[in-house]
Amino acid sequence: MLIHPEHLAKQRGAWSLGAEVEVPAMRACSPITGFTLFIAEKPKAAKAIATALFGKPLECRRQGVPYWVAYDSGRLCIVASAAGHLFSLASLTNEYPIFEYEWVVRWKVERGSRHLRKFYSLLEWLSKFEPKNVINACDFDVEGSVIGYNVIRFILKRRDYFRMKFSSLTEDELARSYRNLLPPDANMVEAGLCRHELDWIWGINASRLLMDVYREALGRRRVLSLGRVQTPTLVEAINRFVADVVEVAEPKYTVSALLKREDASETFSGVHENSPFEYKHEASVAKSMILEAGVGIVKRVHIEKGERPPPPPFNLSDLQGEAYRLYGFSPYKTQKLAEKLYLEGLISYPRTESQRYPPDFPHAKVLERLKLLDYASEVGYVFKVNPGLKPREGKKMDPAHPAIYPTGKRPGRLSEDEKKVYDLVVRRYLASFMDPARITRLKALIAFKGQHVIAEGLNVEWRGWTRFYPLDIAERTIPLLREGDRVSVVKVIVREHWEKKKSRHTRASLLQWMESNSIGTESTRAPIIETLFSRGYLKEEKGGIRPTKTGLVVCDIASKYFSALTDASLTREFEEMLRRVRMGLERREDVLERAKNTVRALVEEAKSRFEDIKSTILLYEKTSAAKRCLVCELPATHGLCHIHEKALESLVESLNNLIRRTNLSREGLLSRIARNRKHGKAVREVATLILKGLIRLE
DNA sequence: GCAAGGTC
Repeated sequence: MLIHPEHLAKQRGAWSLGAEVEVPAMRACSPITGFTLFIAEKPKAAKAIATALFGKPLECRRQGVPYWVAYDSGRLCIVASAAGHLFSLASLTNEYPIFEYEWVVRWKVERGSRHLRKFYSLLEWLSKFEPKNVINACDFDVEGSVIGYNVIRFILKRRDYFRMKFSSLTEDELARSYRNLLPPDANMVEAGLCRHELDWIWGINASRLLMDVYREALGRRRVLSLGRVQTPTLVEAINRFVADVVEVAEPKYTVSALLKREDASETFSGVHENSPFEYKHEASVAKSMILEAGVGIVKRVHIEKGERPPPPPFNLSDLQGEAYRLYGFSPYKTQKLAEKLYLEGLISYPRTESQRYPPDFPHAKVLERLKLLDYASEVGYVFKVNPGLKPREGKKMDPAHPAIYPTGKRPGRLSEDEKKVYDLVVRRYLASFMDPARITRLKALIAFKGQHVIAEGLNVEWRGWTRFYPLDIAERTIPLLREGDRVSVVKVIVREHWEKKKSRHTRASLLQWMESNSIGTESTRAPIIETLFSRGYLKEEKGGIRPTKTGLVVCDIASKYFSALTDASLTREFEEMLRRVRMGLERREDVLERAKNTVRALVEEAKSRFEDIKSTILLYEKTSAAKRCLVCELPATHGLCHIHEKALESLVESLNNLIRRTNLSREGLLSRIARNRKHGKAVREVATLILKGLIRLE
């Protein structure tokens, strides 16, 4: 149902202090009875809304917080904003299981949220003037609905309001949304409230239980936590760690030949077509056959042209990935830097998933501004190769915000790190308009009697966008070969390399994992990864992320008592329940009742086995020397902890096969494994133990 | 103090 309230003009009215209402200039920023109040999610959105609807609204400030005032057909309209959630859930007592909570004012209870106070008091002040109409103009999603709803019920103390529905902050979209105001989005609000409560019920109860049992076990307090997003992420980091350290790498043998055309002196290299070989002796046979032939004939030459298209513009996780690749910045650090640049007005809203822009986006304006900064040649190139200014776009969309772009505002003094992120955003934006890089692959098949060697070259014919964006395409030059050319062998070598499939996570890859499993949001993924570090569950070292003893035992307890938290399925369950609430197919109370019963039962079960859990913790955190793994600090059952046990298993499993493939003796192979960093760390350690005679292979 | 979700 669409509503056309009579007070809301069908046409956009321009800002005026016009004849209809007399307002002394000095009081222009004060509300008057009967005004309409818009609640936006954040100041930037408030400004966009006010400008789109009213042309040139008056910008006012109270304690530094901006709001916008305008007249629409003689009616006073004020657009103010929250700054995200101004309220959060809190409990009254410290016990558990606990299912009593209430919404509280965040700045009063949460440290680090003092800045919300002035937003709160602006809204409180505006409410005193008793707005006639209130419009929830927060982002149109479940969180936005809750943000606006809480302001309206707790600060404005009313129930009736209109809802603006828009999917981007463009003028058209906003104007349309204003003309078609909706009634209160009750189901969206219910779904949003439900999401908050579900996360709270699961997270708070599981965390309190964990802290309680830890305190009982170790006699001291320690902050610990479990949650729908953080715990599956912890489990993933641990699984990848274990898979990495217990993996035995496999040997591969590449036969490569240094060659030259008989009529030329420059050399080039090729590899045997069956490379990599799995068995060393096969590789050796191939090597000697090539040497024996001495001269080969070029049988086939294949030239292939290809393109590397420019990348789509950044969403937050792509930016986090690239800043990690290029500068080693953690996703959290990149996010903080990007937020700073956003607040300085240099780049657009960074917490977006989108890799696209709305069709009417004013790219020309942005590019003209960038031209005046340090990007004149890049912008010139864009206009030359893409005069229509159509960027390459990705598939991902975000209902609330477009892909990240530079605003074109001239940066003031930036730190080195800020500069790096800013420049990366600008280059990525520009690259998305540029032409593809063009490459040519030349592939020649050279027959040395029955043995085929393949020589491959890659030429970059046209660098296109890679001229301006930091990406190197590795070139390989080989001479131009023709069919029938005679090629002689200079040298043939067999190169042994060990390959492993698994690797540990980095912060960046963990974030990618969260994204591809749809857990957490653009805004929360990086901070939640940091939580796992600050709780002392994870550590980052050279080879990647590793769990601590605490991380391992927390994971162990969670999987026994809160198994729903250890896989990513709870998120999907939540989503389905919230979808049903949003559609009005199910009531929030019923969903919550079920969740409470589930969590209550889990907590009671864990409480009844309190002593077991305590001893698990003690086993990990205070492992007696007698029970310690022969290699590490972890508790062991038969001399080895579960990780080194696994490493031993995978070593035993592959040993005979490796002996056949390498032609080494068992001792020879074990000592190679013990020294070769290509193998999982635990595998190397176990190999060392075997060599020292501390473990016997039956 | 504990979740996950918004944002200055």
